[in-house]
Amino acid sequence: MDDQTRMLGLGGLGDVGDPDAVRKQSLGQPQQDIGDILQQIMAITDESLDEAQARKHALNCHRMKPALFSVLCEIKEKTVLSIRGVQEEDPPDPQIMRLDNMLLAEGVSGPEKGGGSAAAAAAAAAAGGSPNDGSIEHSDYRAKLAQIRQIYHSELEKYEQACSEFTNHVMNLLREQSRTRPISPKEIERMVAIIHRKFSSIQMQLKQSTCEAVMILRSRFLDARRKRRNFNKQATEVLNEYFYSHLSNPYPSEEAKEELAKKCGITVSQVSNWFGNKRIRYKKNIGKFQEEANLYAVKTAVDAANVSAQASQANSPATPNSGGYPAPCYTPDGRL
DNA sequence: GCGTATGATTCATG
DNA sequence: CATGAATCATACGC
Repeated sequence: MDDQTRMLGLGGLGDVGDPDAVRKQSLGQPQQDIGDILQQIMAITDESLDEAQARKHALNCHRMKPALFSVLCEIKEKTVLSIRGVQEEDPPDPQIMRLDNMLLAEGVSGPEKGGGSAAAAAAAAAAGGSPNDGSIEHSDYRAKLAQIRQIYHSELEKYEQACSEFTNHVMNLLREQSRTRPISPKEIERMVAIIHRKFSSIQMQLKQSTCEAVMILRSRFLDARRKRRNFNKQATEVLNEYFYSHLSNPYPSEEAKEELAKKCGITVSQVSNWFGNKRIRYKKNIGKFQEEANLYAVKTAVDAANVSAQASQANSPATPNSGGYPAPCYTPDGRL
């Protein structure tokens, strides 16, 4: 029953009472006529289903119907839509803009390869670490990112498709219904906007979770920096040689660090790390490093001896030892 | 598995 | 900003 009234757009017509408008629309029809029609419409709810159907049909065929419809549309526009109009403004959501920017920056939503590799390269640069396993992590990261990217795009497409499908469906429905109840094109437009808003909020969730996934991936990738990989033997040898031969002042200059880095195939900051760790650990437990110290002292001495022998010069290498760091005690077989 | 070694990170300091 | 100190987290050798 209630359906009938709603079908005729009478749901919220308690305040229809604008006789002037109706009169103007009726183009000189007697007001009595309008009153009759309204009376009939209102009475439909009290009739049986069959009676109501018949009445509806009769009213639909009434010559006044188009005029009445347009009036009802107008009234609806003024009341319902104006109420809704208050909450109409939707400024470009800062949240979604942030998400969009981030997805773009991470290379998830941008152009195919460029963004992705750029982000990965940036991450790799941030990692600033060993170039050997860097490529492995790099490709791993890229693969994961591509996966996220693919899911994101397929989901997005799905949403978009669903949105347009649903919009079409609703629009068709409303258009169809507009034959039986007063629906203005503006209202349809508004409904479409509402649907789009709803879908974009779903999209935002997708974007948000994608962002989260990227962040997790990224943090895991950056954490990989901590995945310690020992320097190769030759590198530690070079570093130790320098350290023990400069035990009095084991603070390599920037140039020295660069050279050491180049020799060892590591970065300058890794050299700094190494020396930082070495100094503190050496100082903390000199005894433990005694053996090592002697070993390298011998080694450098031998090297120096070789060099001087090659140069056929007898000046013994100066063992630089006079600084804050305690000297190793040389064992007899060290022969020094 | 466990203890130690070791590279990296963090935080305070000057 | 370089360094020291503490700490984290993994690698490595047993």
